[in-house]
Amino acid sequence: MKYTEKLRNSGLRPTKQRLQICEVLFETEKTFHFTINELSLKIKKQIDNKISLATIYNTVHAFEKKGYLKQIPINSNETYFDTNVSDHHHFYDLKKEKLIDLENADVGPIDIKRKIDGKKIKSVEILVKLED
Amino acid sequence: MKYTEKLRNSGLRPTKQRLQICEVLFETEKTFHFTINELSLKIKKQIDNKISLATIYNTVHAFEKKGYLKQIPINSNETYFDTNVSDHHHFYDLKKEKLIDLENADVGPIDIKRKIDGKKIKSVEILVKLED
DNA sequence: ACACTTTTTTAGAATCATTATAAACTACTT
DNA sequence: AAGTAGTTTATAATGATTCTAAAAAAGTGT
Ligand SMILES: [Mn+2]
Ligand SMILES: [Mn+2]
Ligand SMILES: [Zn+2]
Ligand SMILES: [Zn+2]
Repeated sequence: MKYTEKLRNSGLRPTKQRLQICEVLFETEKTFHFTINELSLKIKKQIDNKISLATIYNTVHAFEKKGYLKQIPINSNETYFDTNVSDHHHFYDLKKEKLIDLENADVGPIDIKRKIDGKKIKSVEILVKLED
Repeated sequence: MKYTEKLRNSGLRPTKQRLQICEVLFETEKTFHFTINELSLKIKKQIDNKISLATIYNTVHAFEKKGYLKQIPINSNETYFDTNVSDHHHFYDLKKEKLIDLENADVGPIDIKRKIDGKKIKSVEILVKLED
């Protein structure tokens, strides 16, 4: 299995559940955005055995900590995650409540002129809200 | 009272509670960021009578809808609001869990090149996460 | 294979920010 | 003053997320 090594290298045991979640998350043509609830439904559809919700939460958070997933800063009553972990920005369709990736070429260079003493910039994320 | 008219013009009755919340929110030198919980504590300190938590939630949401407050897109277990309703961006100090305003001069012009058919840009917000 | 340790999974309970309910109260209109 | 529509409030409900602790699985050494 191609994810076994990836998990081992991260200090995560390649369990059946984690490998299955890897398939659902990463064995896709395109990257995608999801909430835990949506991922849970996707898992139910794609695999036979049951994976507990607690394990899905645990795994998503473990993957996020390891950098295999990104949390998207947005106000919703559910937390959004992204399988696209490259630096990129988002449209947020307020009507559909859907995120859309902005490619790097879609956004001009961002110039943050201010500095805060003793602090480093970890990330710079743009959220563009869309209405009709 | 200076807020009575403002409320009336928005179709909101100028109740005692709303006027008091206006004072706590807007009768300040500087704008500020807050969670409902923080606002609730601030209200307790600044006024004598009690305002129920439900009213604080109702009022904050009413004011947001009217454009007197802005919700800041950030992932926290509590929702952040901003009394600064001008277009501006934020630093987020991950350690302190505090927001810092970026003035417009602090950020170069932002160029969103991509368009989505039938959708208009409602807002463009940058969140710069800071680590040590 | 076996014994032993550590990590992981799991069902269910707990947490807690937020929203809903519905009765009492207040502001506004006539 | 009476009527009504809007507001406040205590309290309950909701629901995403986290916690718990016991069972299962994975890794390690022999
Ligand atoms: Mn959802
Ligand atoms: Mn808060
Ligand atoms: Zn994305
Ligand atoms: Zn601000």
